[in-house]
Amino acid sequence: MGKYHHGDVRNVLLQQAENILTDEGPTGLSLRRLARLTGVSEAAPYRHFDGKDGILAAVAIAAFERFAEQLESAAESHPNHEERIMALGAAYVQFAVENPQHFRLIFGRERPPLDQYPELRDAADNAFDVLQRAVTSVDRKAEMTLAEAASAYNRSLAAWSRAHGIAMLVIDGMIVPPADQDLSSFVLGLLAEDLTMPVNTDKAP
Amino acid sequence: MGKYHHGDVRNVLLQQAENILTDEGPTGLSLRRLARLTGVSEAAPYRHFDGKDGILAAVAIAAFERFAEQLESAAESHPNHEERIMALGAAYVQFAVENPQHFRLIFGRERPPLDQYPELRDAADNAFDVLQRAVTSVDRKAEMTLAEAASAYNRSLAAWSRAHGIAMLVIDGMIVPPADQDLSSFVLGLLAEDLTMPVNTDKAP
DNA sequence: TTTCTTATGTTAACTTCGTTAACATTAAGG
DNA sequence: CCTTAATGTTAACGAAGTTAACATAAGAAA
Repeated sequence: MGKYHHGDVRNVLLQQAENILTDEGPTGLSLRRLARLTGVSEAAPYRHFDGKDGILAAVAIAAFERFAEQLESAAESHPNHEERIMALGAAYVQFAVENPQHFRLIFGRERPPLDQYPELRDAADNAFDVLQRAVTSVDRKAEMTLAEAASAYNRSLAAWSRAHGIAMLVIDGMIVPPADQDLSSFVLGLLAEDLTMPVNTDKAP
Repeated sequence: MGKYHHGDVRNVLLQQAENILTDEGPTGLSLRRLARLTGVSEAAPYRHFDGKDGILAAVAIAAFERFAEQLESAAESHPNHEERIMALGAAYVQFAVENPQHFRLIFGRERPPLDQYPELRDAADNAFDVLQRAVTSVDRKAEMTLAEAASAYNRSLAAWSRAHGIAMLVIDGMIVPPADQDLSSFVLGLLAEDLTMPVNTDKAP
C-alpha cells in the first residue's frame, strides 16, 4: 500500500496552515494538528519546513505580499499626494480588519525573527517601501534638501504610526468603529485630525 | 520535615512571574518553570491562581496600574491642553519602550480575556479613562454640544492611535528612533505632524 | 535494466508544558 | 483535642515541538 501520500504536501500544508491561522491565530496553529488535518504523518511537515517557525515564516511572507499589493493599489488610485496618504491609511486599516490574524502575525511577537528568514525580511522591507514611497514621493521636480528629506521621512513615520495604531486598537477591540458609518470614512476622519490645533469649543450663535 | 514552604507563596510567585515576563515575555513564562524557580512544587501555583491565565491577569493588572500612573502624572504636569496631549503621547511611548513586554501583555493576544477577569477589565478601563479625560478636558467653561463632544472624542482617538502606533512600531523594531535625539523629542515631533498639510518642497532662495 | 542516491514519509521516542486528581500537612477554631 | 479548610506535594494524563531511526519512492548513473 502506498505510503507516498501527495506529490504536493508542501502546498497543501501551507494552505491548511492559512486556514487554521485565519480561524484561530498563530497560537492555535499546532504542527501536529496541522499534519493530522492535512492527512499526513506528524513529522512530515519537518521535511518541507524548518519547524514551526518555518511554516509561520512562509505564511507571513504570503501575508506581507498581499498586504503590499493592497497598499500599492490604494496608492496608485490617488495621484494627489494628500489623498494618497489618506487612501493608504484607510487601506492599511482595512487589511488589518479583514485579516486580523495575518496582521497580527506579521507585526506581532510570534513572527519568526526577520534575520533568520531572509525572504521574510525582504517581504517586510518591500511592504514598508511601498508605504514610504507613497508618502515621500511628492512632486519631485527638484531634488530635496537634506532637511526636506528628513521632514518627508518624519511625515511618513507619522502617517504610518497613526494608521498602525488605529489598526491595532480596532482589531484588539479597544476602538469600536461606529456602526452607522463605513470603516473607511471613519478611518479617514481620524487620520485627518490635527493634534496641534486646539479643539474648537465656541458655541455658534 | 516542614513541607510548608513560604507563608507568602502568592507574592513570591507574582514577583518571579514579573521577572520572567520582563526577560522573556509571556511565551517564556511557563507555570512549571515559574514554580521551579520559586522553589515550590509544580502544582503549587494552582492553589493561588486560576491557572496560567490567572497569573497573566494578575501581572497585567499590575502593569495597567503602573501604566495609568505614569500617564496620569504626565497629564498633571501640563495644564495647557495641547501640551498635555503631547506629554501624554510621549509618556505612552516611553512606557512601551521601557516595559515592552508589559506593554505587549496588556495589548496583545496573550492577555487573558477581559470578561473573565473583572479586575483586569477595571484596570484597563481606568487606564483608558485617564487618556480620554486628559484629551477631552479642554476648558470646560460651557457644556459641549453633541457635535463638539463627538469631535473631542475623535481627537482623543486620533491622539491615542498615533501614540499607540509609534509605541508598537518602535518596540517591534520597525521604527528605530534616532540615536542623536532623546526619545521624547522624537515622539513629540511625530505627534505634531499634520497629515492634512502637504510637504513643503520649495527651495528657499 | 539495474543500482545507487536523494527526497520524502512514517513510527517511535524524548522533553516540556498545562492541568487535574489523590494524598499529606499545616493553621485555625469549635 | 479534633475537625476542617487552606495550602503543599507527588503522580498522572494528554498535547505539543522536535529529533532519530527506519522505510519507500523517484531519478540519475552504471
